Amino acid sequence: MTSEFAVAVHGVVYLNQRKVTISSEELASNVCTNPARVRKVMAKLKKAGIITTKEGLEGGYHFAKDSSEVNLRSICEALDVTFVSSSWKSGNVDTPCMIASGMSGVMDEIYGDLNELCRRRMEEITIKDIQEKLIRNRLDSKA
Amino acid sequence: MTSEFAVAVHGVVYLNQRKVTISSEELASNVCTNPARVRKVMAKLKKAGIITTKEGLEGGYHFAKDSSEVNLRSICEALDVTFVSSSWKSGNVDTPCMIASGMSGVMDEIYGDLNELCRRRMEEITIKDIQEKLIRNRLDSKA
DNA sequence: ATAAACTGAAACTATATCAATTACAGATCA
DNA sequence: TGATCTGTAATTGATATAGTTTCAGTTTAT
Repeated sequence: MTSEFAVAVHGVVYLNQRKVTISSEELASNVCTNPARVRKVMAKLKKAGIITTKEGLEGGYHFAKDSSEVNLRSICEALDVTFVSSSWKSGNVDTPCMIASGMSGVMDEIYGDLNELCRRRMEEITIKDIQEKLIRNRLDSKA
Repeated sequence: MTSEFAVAVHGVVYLNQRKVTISSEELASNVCTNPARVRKVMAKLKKAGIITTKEGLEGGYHFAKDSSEVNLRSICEALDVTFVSSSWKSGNVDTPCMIASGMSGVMDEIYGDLNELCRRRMEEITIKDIQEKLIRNRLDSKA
């Protein structure tokens, strides 16, 4: 899958910690990617109302919501994330053979079902959960 | 994700319908890929005991189990399928920043969790279910 | 006013992943 | 004993994804 989801979650967690307006350059530096990609991803989060943006001097990105009320499903829907998919299709729809002509459709149904399953799981994880997990992991690594 | 899973499921469904020994060439023709790839995938299913193979003249692949007792989880485990993953990692583990150094680990945990979720779902689908779904889809498309 | 610092968006390039191809050793059986 | 398979590996080619560059539009400080 594409890693836009990771960029978005990382970005929001960072914004939530800093609480001020952050430029795409600073975000890109923390995420370890380039500003253009950060802007592309964050623009989608803005359209979904998850963050706010400000153009011009001193502009950037800002997260003003309660971190316990924003879950990862809202983020993956804002980005239209596909967790499970396969561009390659087995068989050939234009043959009389039921299996050769139908298998790709059946597999697509399965992938679609798995995607919805993943999205429902993402609904159970909030930005706050991530933040707490980061803290826990850091403590564990010190032990 | 890789499409080996689709090749494997398609192959087993086809073997289950034909009931006789089928060569990699015939399987490849139905799946619409090349014999070498079919052999690579089917060899793993053989190691897992899902199908049997026969080398030499008149050799090939054979599925002798009850289709209602082989589920897709056993196939994805035989192939070590990873449904959800991302090779790209955000941040950098070698920085003091808790977020930049910890986010990739947290995302990997999430992906791992989603993978296990998908595998459990695959446990609920058998080869027989796929066969029945193919029949149902064909009827629907005629209506 | 206007110059500086930012986002938004698109085009283009580089790279990594995955499937196709080719080749050949080893097994099996007529 | 030679024809026909599988098993496996190396190489090539196609495609998907991240990086780079560029520029128009917005906002604000001075």
